[in-house]
This record gives sequence, C-alpha cells and structure tokens, in this order.
Amino acid sequence: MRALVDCNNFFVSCERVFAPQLNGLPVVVLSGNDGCIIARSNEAKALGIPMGAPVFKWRNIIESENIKCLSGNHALYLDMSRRIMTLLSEMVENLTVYSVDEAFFQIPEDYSENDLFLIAKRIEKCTGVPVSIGASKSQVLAKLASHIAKKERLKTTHSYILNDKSEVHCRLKNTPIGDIWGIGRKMNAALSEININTAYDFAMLPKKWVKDRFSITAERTWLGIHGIDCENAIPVDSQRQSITVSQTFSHPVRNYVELSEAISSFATSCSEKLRNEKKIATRIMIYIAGDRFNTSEAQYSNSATANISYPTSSTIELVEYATKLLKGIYRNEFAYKKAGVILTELIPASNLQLNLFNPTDTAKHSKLMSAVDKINNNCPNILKLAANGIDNEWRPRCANKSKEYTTSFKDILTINCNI
DNA sequence: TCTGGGGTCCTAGGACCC
DNA sequence: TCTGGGGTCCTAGGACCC
Repeated sequence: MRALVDCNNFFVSCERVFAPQLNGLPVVVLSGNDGCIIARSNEAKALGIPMGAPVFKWRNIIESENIKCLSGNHALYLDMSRRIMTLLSEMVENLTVYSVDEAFFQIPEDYSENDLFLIAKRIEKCTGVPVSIGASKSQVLAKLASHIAKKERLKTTHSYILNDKSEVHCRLKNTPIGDIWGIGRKMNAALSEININTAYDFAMLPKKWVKDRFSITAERTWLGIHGIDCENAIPVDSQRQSITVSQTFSHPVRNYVELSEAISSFATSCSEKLRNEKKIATRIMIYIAGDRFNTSEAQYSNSATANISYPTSSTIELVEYATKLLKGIYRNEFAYKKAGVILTELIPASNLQLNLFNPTDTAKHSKLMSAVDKINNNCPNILKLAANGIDNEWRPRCANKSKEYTTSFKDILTINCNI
C-alpha cells in the first residue's frame, strides 16, 4: 500500500519548535515582502483566514484577533525538512520526497493505523514537528486519507488507512471533487458546470471521456481515485530539471542599473545552486515584469532565452549572459515589479565536453568559483560581483523573521544551565 | 498604499524536413 | 487553376502542485 506523510501546518510548526510560546496562539507565516499568507496554524485557520490571502485584505482581523505574523524563514524550513526526511528514510521502504513537507512510502498490506502512529510519534519526538499519515491503494487516495487523518485523528492515531471498499465509496461521496489531488480551479469549474460535484461523481464518469475532455493527466487522477497507481505520477528521478530565482521587488524599479543588479544577483544565486548540485546549464532564460495589479499605468513584461554555447556553472559567465539578455528586452519607459532568472537543460558537470574553441579558461573559472563558494559558505555573500550592486533596495521586505537556529552559527541556541 | 516563489507535465501550433 | 501527408523538433502558455 501507498502511504503519505504530511507535516501539519509545516512552516508554523517549524517556528513553534524554537518558539514554544507560540503554541496555542493564532500564527501565520508570510511570503516575500510580507505580502501573502502562506502557512496558518489551526487557530488561524479557525478564524477563517484562507491560504494565499494578501495580508492587507486581512489586516483588521489580524489586529483584532492578535494573530502573530512571521516572515518566511525558508533556510530553517528546508533544514527541518531534511531532518524529517532523513529520519523517515531510516524507518520506511521506498521513500519518495514529494515536497518540503510531504513524502510517499510503501507499507505492507497488514500495517495498522497504530503502526503508522508509531512513525508519526517518532518524527514528532525527534524533530518537534507533528505529522499526519494516510495510506491507501494509490497516491491519490493516500493523499485523501492523510487529509482525513489531519481532520479526524489529530488527537488519536494521527493516521488513517482507507482500504475497505464501502468506506472508500462513502468517503468519495463526501469529498468535493475540487479537494482531490490533481483537480485544480479550472477543472473544478468545468466539472461543476456538468453537475459533477463529488469525487464519487467524477469516478463514475467514463475513463475515455475524462481523457478526451481534459487530458492524460486527468485520466491519471481518475485512475488514482479508482485505486490504480500510474507510473510517472511522481518522477522517480527526483533530480530537478530547472533552477529558478525570482523576486517581487519591494518597490517599482524604474532604472536600468537597479534592474540589472537584481538580474545579476538572481543569476548569481542560480549559479550557486547549480554548482551545489554539481551541474552545468545549457540554457538561460530571464524575464522582467510590470505590476500585474496596477491597472492605472501601462505595464510591460517580456522574457528572453539564450542557448549557452559552452555549458557552464560559472557565476561570471552566467551573469554575463543574463545581463546581455536584459539589454535586449529592457524598455526605459516602464516600471518593473518582478524579475527572474531560470536555468534549464541541466547536465552533470562531469559531462562537460572540453572544447577547443571555448574562449573561456574553464579550469581557471572553476577553481575561482570553488574558492568563492568556500569563502561564502563560511560568511554568506561576503564575496560577490560588483554587478550585483551594494544597496539592493529592491530586495523584499521581511519585517519579522525568526533566526536561522539550525543553519547559522551566529543564531545557534544557548542553554542556560543555572539550575 | 499593500497581492510569493519554485517546481512539474502536457498541449497546440509553428517551422522545417522529405 | 489545381497545392499532400507524415514526421520531428522547438516553444509558449496553460494547468496543476506545494
């Protein structure tokens, strides 16, 4: 059987590990620029705050209910995720990490909810993060089971096994189709128009019709609801195929130098991630965009792509490509609110073909880059290209960020032993 | 006034080829 | 005047996920 472990309110739970005074209080975690709510504690959910809500629209309730707002601390969440996944890999078979707070694994047919409870308890004991576990015949149903565990088993086993046929039918009849993994806003709207409202209604549609009307992806969801797992529903090879660094600016950027510094900084971060994975990139794309919410002023967005003649992970070369692309699409008369750099067609650095005509001395570059990485790993961002700029006023605001308790020596907790 | 960031896969349509 | 059919590759954009 398939099982899914899902961390409860993951970002909030990570924060509470190091700030237990937040337990029991309504807490939300915010996106870049402290703009949107991207995680909520149960207490905040109970107050009706939806996922992804813009903070300014909920300001009144946040103040009147005294909801604690934290800026996102992703270095902390990633490290906590790594701890949880490592622990899990010691306890279960065939672990597939699906996202920062979820992972699938295989369990024997005779596993009980109590067996899953032991796994959940161990994770909570060792990391401080509470989790829910659902299990069923397919990933789609395991996902549904984990939602049920989260809703109904919070105070008991933290787990739920959805296996019995009549139980499956009953649960599907009580699940809105939009709550099924793989059914998004568009499909939900299209289905509701033809009076398909529950997961059970959807399961009763002919498979071929689902594929013809929607797509092969929808057909896989249909099969999943019928308890049939499709291969490739989750890529077995978890190596990512692209690296993106993008940001919404703290204010509209109106001059070329500032925009160019942002693009250089993003290309720099991309290159660091690339080298960290021991890969080189074959294509680079940059994009710049206006303010999609501003209707009072004409907005301009554009993107540009380049094939990298001699695939590289050198910051110097990638920044050069990125800024050259920016020159091609930049238009002086507009203000920009967002920009990004995306590297694609990543290949292992060991596959690099030495080329007689490559004007760059790759050996020299790679030596320089590993020296820079070594220094920056100890003192983040101490060495950077002048092209990245100094002030970086475009950087997003984050007014209330917790410390990097687990990833930075300066933030490490101290224990007072005066007993 | 204030609206995130990082991914995946699929599809349609254009360019090009024989 | 009449203007095929089949294939590949590439790209942009859509839909979905956390």
